[in-house]
Amino acid sequence: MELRDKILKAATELYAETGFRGATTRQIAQKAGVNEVTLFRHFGSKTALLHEAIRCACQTPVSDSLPEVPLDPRTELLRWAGDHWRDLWTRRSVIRTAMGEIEEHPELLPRENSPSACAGRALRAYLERLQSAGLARAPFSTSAAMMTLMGTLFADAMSRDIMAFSYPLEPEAAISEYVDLFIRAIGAGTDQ
Amino acid sequence: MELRDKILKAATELYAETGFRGATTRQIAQKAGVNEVTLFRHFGSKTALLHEAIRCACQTPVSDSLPEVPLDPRTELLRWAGDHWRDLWTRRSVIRTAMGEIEEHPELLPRENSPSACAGRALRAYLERLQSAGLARAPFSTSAAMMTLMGTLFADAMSRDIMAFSYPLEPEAAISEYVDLFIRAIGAGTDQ
DNA sequence: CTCGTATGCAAGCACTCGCTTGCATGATCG
DNA sequence: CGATCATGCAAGCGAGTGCTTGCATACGAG
Repeated sequence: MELRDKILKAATELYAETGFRGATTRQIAQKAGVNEVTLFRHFGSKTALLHEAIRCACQTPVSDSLPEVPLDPRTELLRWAGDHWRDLWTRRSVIRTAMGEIEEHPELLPRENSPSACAGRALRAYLERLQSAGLARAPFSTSAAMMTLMGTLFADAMSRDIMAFSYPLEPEAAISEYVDLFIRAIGAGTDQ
Repeated sequence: MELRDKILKAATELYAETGFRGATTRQIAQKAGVNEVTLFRHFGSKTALLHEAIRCACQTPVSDSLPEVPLDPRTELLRWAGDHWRDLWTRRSVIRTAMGEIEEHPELLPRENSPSACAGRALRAYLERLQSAGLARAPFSTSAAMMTLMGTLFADAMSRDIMAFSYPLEPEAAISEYVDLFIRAIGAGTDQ
């Protein structure tokens, strides 16, 4: 069904812009180039439509760019960080809206299989591999280290456009710096 | 005026829970124990009332816990990180709501004198002092390093309650780990 | 006491919201 | 062809929204 997808796309975009209350059925219909009645015939209610739309928007192919056998931590982490940041950045609008309304709509709470949770587990497993291989020599909790890198990328992607004055570095340069700092933090540098 | 403050408090709480659209004048009035008409007589319109409420909610006494002359980076940073995290944590609800609605209400954009921006500048200046004093020996951009620590604390405070399964460590322990990692990242450890 | 001011109360207005109903139209398929 | 189905269109309903008006009441200052 092409029409169904057009509706879901319009609903997701409008939700990202204006939130649950702000996304009215009339606007969704107009944005999708569809009559308002069609929404209800397809999805039953506005709530059901938006839940379906957000559910689809959260299904993303998880890029699995961390190697099973670590060789060059800096290169591997830099690539992964770039992928993860770009994913957060392109979806920043929906993420921010959903986070802002979570207390009102706890049914949208990110589950253990959400993209972020999966990425976190992948990174943490990679860090454990680094430790086992002796490539990360500092004493650190893999859980805390994971939150450090992911939190940095998350905050950057969420705030960069709304607090531009705080971000003198371009995304690519900033991510590279983040990774350098992280590499030193976990003792994976070449000079230690 | 005690009544005016009661209204502002109720408005802020309701805004944090339900957003701009969700915070209706009738509910604000009821929560404040005040007649609805009184809101309009005091503030003119719902928009003006909420702007005033959010403006007040963003005025916080900036805890200035970073010393002018750094002595013990770990202790000083740990104390500052704890203060900053607690501030974010107690206000996480309003912050999340405001971030989710920023595209719709750009007039609420955090300015250069927002608490976070001020905290960021303070931290960055402290990092420069560390460098000058030779207490942070790694080569790093103070701007990126600042974003790293602040981003980590920000992400933790914003996500801890809604993705609890990702946070095995208690706040205090987690912050301590963050600071340890940060200390190594900037080369301020005692073992380097 | 008297008067101005602040607040409460009840009613209502114009509008938007989610959603429904009834009917016309066009495409698809046996 | 005829029948079924998906969609569009117009109208509307009940509920909620921001906001206004008119009037009653209390209270403090002169």
